[in-house]
Amino acid sequence: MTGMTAPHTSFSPADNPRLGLRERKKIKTREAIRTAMYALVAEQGYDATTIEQIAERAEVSPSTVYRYFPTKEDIVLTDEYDPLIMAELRARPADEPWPVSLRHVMHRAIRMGMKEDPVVSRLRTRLMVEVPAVRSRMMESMSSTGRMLRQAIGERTGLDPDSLEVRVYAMSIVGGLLETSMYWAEQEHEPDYDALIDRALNVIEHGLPPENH
Amino acid sequence: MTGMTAPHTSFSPADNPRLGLRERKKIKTREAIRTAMYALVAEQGYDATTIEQIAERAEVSPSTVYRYFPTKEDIVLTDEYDPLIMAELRARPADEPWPVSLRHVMHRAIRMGMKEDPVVSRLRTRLMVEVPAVRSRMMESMSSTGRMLRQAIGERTGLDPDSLEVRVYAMSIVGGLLETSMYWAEQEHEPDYDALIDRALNVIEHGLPPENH
DNA sequence: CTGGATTTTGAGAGCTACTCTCATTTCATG
DNA sequence: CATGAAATGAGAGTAGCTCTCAAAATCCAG
Repeated sequence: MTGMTAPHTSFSPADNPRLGLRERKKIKTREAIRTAMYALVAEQGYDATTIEQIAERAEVSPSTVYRYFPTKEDIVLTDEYDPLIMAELRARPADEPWPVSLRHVMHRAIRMGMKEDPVVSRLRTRLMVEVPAVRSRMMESMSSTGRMLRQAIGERTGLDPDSLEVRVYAMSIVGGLLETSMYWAEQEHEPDYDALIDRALNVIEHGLPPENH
Repeated sequence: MTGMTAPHTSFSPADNPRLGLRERKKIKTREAIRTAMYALVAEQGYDATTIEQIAERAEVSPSTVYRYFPTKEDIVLTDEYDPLIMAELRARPADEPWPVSLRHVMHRAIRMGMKEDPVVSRLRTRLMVEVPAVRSRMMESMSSTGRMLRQAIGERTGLDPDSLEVRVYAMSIVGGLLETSMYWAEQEHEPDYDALIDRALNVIEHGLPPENH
């Protein structure tokens, strides 16, 4: 009743006063839905959590949930790393060898995602391994990541981004990295993610290591 | 009423007299459902086709459709190339270099799938490009293909099939080949599929070709 | 060939993700 | 504060998918 906003423990774009009230509310709603879903999934598991429950906890109507997220899986997943990766790639020196750039950028992306919210990022990879629908949705988003990547490769190498070669190359990278994150989740997130990424990129660049026997 | 079987234009496992009546009927039902779905999709498109319609045309109940296929997408997709690929891989000479074996086997698999029913195989790849749910399901089946592949790689190279390296390698191959089939479908199936596979495997083996400028 | 065990099928109820429409409320602005 | 625009809520409806139970088809002994 006072018009004062409740205290927050962390900052978010919702607190940016330059945005109109409408925009700030939208961001808050989005966050509320995500938070509600994460909590419910932690309590009951993914499948047992219904949109209705999420709506109730987030204090919105089910309709609103669907307005903000096209599918249930998207509530857990969408966080848009792609534009971030793209920007970082463009920021690398133009004469840097392509694989080196890729390595740098992947490491930065990982670090950002982890620093931001390690709990969420682990929950997400765990759901990827455990819930088929989520994994499926994740793989679906692979194709758009692939498109972005081949765009970047095109800019950098001068090759046609729509050629079969570039497309295959981009998709094999995306596939390899996705497998890496699943591996990480399956190992209970215990290994160093950065190191795994490095090993994965090694394989993609140079093929399998020689067998030792 | 005569006990005579109706004439067939093509042979199928359903005609194998060594199987009991029960088994033969099951195979026929499976085929009937698939055929019904393919026809309806050709007529109306994927989304407009409901399970009820499929059941009606296949002359079974909706319950039965679900008994034979876990999801709608599976009616279009499942055809189990994996065991076939695995068998072919094992049949290659043990001292043949791994990439050579892979190339042979992929070509054989393609040829078999095409010869068997080129219409269906094109419809399938087209749906993969056009219907997100189908593409998604296809990618999901990638992971099991990946598992099979890394098993084979393990047998051949002596590397641990569960190591990150082998897993990443297998998944990058699968990702690259999936992209190839999408490329093929997007080009209206006009290019020679075999040639595309070769170019894709080249990229996976040797990386991108040098830019020509 | 027949009777009983087993498997397959059909009917139907039920759940939930997701879509669409329309009235109501909430914010922006002159 | 009034007017227009945007966000929300309520509710009905579709379709994929699951489960249960009784009826029908198949198998197999005797």
